[in-house]
Amino acid sequence: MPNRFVKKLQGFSPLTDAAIRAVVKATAMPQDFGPRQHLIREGDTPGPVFAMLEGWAIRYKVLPGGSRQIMAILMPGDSCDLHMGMLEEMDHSIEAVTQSVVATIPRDVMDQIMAGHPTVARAMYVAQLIDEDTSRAWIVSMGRRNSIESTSHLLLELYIRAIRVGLIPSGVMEFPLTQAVIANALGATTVHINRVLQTLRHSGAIELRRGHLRIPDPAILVRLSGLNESYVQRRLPPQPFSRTNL
Amino acid sequence: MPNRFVKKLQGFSPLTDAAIRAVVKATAMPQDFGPRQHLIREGDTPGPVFAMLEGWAIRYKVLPGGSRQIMAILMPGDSCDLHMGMLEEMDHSIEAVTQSVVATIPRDVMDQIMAGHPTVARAMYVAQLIDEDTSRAWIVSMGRRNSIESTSHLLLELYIRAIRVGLIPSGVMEFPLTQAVIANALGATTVHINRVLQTLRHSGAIELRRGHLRIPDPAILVRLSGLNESYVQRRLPPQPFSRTNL
DNA sequence: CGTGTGGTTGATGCCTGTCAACCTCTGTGG
DNA sequence: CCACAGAGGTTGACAGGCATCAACCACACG
Repeated sequence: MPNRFVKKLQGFSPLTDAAIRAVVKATAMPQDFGPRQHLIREGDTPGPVFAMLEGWAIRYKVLPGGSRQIMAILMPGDSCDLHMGMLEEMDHSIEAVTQSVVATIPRDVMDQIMAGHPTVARAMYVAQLIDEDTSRAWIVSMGRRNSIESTSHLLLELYIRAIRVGLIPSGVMEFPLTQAVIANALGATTVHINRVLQTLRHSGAIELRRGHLRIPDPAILVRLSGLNESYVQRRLPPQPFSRTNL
Repeated sequence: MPNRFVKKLQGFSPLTDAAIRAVVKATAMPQDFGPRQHLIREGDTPGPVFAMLEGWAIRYKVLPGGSRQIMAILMPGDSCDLHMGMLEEMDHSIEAVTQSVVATIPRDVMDQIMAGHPTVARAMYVAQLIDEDTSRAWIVSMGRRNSIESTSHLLLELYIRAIRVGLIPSGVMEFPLTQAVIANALGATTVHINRVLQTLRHSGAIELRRGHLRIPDPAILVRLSGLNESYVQRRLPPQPFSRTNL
């Protein structure tokens, strides 16, 4: 019964049965989105909460010069809260990368759920804290890591997130991001990311082709990313990252 | 009675009287921190919520190579929630920039407040959403803006935030950040930021010296930052940004 | 079998980093 | 009251990572 979004919230903080029912009800009529289709775009009125039940999406901004920067990558279970805040219109867009199933929870509905179910409010808050952790990690990557390191770091991040939500049953990960998307996420050019990925391949850190990513030995990628060895383990549940299932 | 932190929360979402009392009580015994003093450092156990009642602080990470990246700049009223999340120890540090007054709210106390006072939970949630907005803006700056643009953007951000919390009575802003701090926030070097600031000065966009920043004509800085003109107005309350009081 | 999207390669140049001095304040102690 | 120390700021020479521009390749699909 509970969908990926509910499961993720439960992972952050226990939910009461009533809370689960409320969230399930609010996400009971999701929409399908095709690749490249916008969930919301710059200029639209913000407000709703999007919950990715299936598929990947990106949150991005196009600068006046035409260049594009991706600010977040959404995977199944992830949500993003487009609260009105101080802005009356969106200053960025969200678009599906793959075929996706997305629940749109209107602002007032979400407000009521969170007001009536403190356990949901708490879980959403924790989700938000973790999202900002990720954003901060990106800031570090873009500020102080070279392209080899930041690319390795991003691939590891996505790999870890995929494992956490149970998306890598076989050791090979579905990886729908094009090199252009990776480049737009890392603040680099497609050409340069292409060369970086080649060196990662040649060093045996990754096997990446046709929308599939395999990381034969995570230790290699960890070393290339410039992270201390313990980083990855600390962010992973004990079992699924053992060398054997990769 | 309410301190800067309470005022900021109230600005995000109305608080009940009982909620205000609870937050005031939890922040009633703040500590003083001197410049360069750590509120918490890498390796420490996370958990508490810090509320900046007075002064500035930075959230930063030191990479294996020794370089430093600042991920957030905290001003009076700001808070940061060092939830345990998935990490058992801090992977970054927070240190005071100026003489500061900081309330430390233990994890369990904050949990109880948020559980017992949904209005606080909501305000903290909104605060967190806005923090991530800021983080995302930094990502865009670091990814797709050159150093002139990103520096202009950062100065504008800080200027706007200062106005919003009433820190610029006279049109001249107290600006305690050294060029090294700005560089560490933008992912650049001190040398290069020095040159950028000089061009900003020569173009009449800023007057910056001895810990004070004046922006004679925000429009110039806005243009240099590459933002569309409306960006600044949309993020500001109507009155205090009129040309006359700058 | 053409068309398009995504991926690859090479040549060239610039933005920014690196290194290494040197300058300018401010506060302090003799 | 002056010398000194230290932090912050400034300048110049040089190098390198990555962007830019411009082709070209390879696979999937209708």
